[in-house]
Amino acid sequence: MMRSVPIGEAARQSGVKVPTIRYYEHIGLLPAPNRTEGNRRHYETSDLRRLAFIRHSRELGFDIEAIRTLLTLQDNPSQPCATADTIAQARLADVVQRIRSLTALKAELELMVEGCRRGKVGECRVIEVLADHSQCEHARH
Amino acid sequence: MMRSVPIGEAARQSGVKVPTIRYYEHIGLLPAPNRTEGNRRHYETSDLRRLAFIRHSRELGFDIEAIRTLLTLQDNPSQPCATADTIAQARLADVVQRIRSLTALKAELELMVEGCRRGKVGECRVIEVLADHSQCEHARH
DNA sequence: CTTGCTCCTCTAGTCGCTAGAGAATGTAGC
DNA sequence: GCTACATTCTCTAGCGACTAGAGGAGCAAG
Repeated sequence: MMRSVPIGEAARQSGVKVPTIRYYEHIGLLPAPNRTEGNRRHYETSDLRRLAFIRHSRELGFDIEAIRTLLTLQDNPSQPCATADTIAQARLADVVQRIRSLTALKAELELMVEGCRRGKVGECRVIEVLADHSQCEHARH
Repeated sequence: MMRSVPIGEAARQSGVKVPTIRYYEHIGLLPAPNRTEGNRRHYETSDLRRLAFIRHSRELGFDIEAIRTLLTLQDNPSQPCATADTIAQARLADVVQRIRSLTALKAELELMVEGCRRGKVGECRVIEVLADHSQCEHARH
């Protein structure tokens, strides 16, 4: 079995693009891997796991600083996990809030689009509503 | 009645911050207003209306290029409004998609947070799930 | 006349990448 | 070996939509 892989293969396996991997190294999120004689990075299984962790975290919308903290926690398994829990809860609260405001937005946009009679711009409800906020149903935004 | 207001007052009335107003002028979204003798911008009612239009559009998540197009349309009311309708519909589709993926995300995060027993990091479900994507319910993301 | 606010221009920073230049290294076929 | 091509390297600059800060000028009230 392969003991280590070059960056392109690491990208393929992790789903993180090559320049992004280098970027993560640059900002200190991923440790600098060993190099071959020809100065090329090669990644061990542990690096690939870390990369997968980062990718999954990014997919869940955690920002880099949060991921940095989560990775540090992962490296110290005997610590209490209150911090991890707090970070995840904050992210959850943010997602819930976003869903709320996007749902309000959706209602607004549906009204606009339904109201459009496909005529001239002068009578277009889309433009009209944009120009006059008070025509919105709920002024939640 | 006030014929024109300085930038701070325009910011107050429109809810757009002072540097952002200057930024909009810089990128050509807002026409450069007249200046006082002391070189200060002063805004007419029409400028304030345009600013309100921009702000509302941004709140609804339209990007600057879309707003540029919408503003041009507003300036030409006799044109057909198909373009405006298309832009709004694209935005709506985007919002719907975002709500979908955020809702999947929410489920994921709830599982993580609920699974956390507030113990040590080594047994924390938050960290565990982040490290192993296959533990996710639906691999929609 | 001084205090304190608003305003001016300009540059640089934010976040999380992404794109591109220009060079070196590695691999496969001949 | 030689050539062609892919992959990798470093470095810098750009994206969107602002935001922050420096350093200075204008202006209104006490």
